[in-house]
Amino acid sequence: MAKIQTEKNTTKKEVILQKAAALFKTKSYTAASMRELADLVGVEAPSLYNHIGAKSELLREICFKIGNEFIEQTDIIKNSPGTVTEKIGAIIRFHIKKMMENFDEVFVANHDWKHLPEPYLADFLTIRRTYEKSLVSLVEAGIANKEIKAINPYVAVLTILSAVRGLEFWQRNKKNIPPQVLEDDMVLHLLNGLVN
Amino acid sequence: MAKIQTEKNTTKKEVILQKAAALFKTKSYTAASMRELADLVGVEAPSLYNHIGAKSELLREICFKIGNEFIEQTDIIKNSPGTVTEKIGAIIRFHIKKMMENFDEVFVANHDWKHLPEPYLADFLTIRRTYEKSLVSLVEAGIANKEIKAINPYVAVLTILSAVRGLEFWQRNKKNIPPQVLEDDMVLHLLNGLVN
DNA sequence: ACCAAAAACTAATAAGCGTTAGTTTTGTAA
DNA sequence: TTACAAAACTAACGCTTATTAGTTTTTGGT
Repeated sequence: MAKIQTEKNTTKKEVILQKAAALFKTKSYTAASMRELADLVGVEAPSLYNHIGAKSELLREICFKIGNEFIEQTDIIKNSPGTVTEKIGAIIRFHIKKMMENFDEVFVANHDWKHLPEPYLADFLTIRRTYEKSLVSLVEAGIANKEIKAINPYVAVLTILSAVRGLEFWQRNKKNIPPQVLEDDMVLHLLNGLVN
Repeated sequence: MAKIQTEKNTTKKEVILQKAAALFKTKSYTAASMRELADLVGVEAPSLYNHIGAKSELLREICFKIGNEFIEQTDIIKNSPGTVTEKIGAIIRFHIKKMMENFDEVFVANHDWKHLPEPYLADFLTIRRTYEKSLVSLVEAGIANKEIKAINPYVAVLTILSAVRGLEFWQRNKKNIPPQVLEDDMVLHLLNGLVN
């Protein structure tokens, strides 16, 4: 049982995946080459194929890992006790934390899913639509509740998801603002609005 | 004076630019080939070079055209009379309208600016930072005013810009919801919040 | 120390890329 | 109709791409 482990109990494939996410983030999937990835890993390009099947496999694993993590955690939050407003706040906070902790992978999943080969592209889009619908139904419950303003629930979900996604552009400024301020202020803005 | 005009007083270069924006939007700049673009234009690939200098020139013209339009219109709004809240609302509405009317170009400018060659990349980032700062100063004025909640102004601007940008994902559903509802609901959400 | 498996290497392939060169066709103005 | 320029064409260049084949080195268990 050859345990091909590198530092810290991570397999070589996990190292490749992590470096790939970082590379795809900075150069984009299509513009990143397997030779560049090999350089980052510290190996010649063909050697990568002892651990992976294809370049697109890297993209696929990144996208579906992140997609599934979002679905799982959101289901947990939806099925916990609390008001709709509290749940939406918790989901926003989870998005923000995930984006901070798994920045490279979330970035790549957001940007490069378009380059997934079929049938994975179709699967990914199905997952995403399911996720959106799940959030829409939560907002609808809040509207029925009178907890939430009677705006179009799709618009509300789109606004929330897009706003948290925008943290992609944040990373570079992250020294200036403590993460907790960022999280609290964005939740306040999205739930209670900008104006006094 | 050979007037190389195609239908509707548009030059061939403008046709190429428009088709390029549509192609870059669907395939992304790096993954789109000049041969594909030529197919869309109805010509062989080398013929494109009678009208343009390079593939990257197409990206450059798309990005800077859109960037400058946003700066100009936002300056007009900032220098018009009205409360800060009204101005922010007007800017949000302008973003939404621009996104609907020039969808392909706005999409490409948002997604593919990263592939601009230097020194244009640096110029583009400067323009964008200037634009963000201009919006931040508007929000700061509103906070000083007591018109606006005392949240971090960078977070507020990021939230707004990201939310309107999210309309990229909207286009496919646009039959379901009238544009005016979308615009009104998003402005309401971003200004007055989701909860009652 | 030995053996087998894992993983590295070098070399090469076919395909696609943006772009250039050189030539022919097209369109316009005198 | 002739002349000239604009814009199309074909052919090809040099380069990069992901990936495969074949071989050598490294590794880990006995």
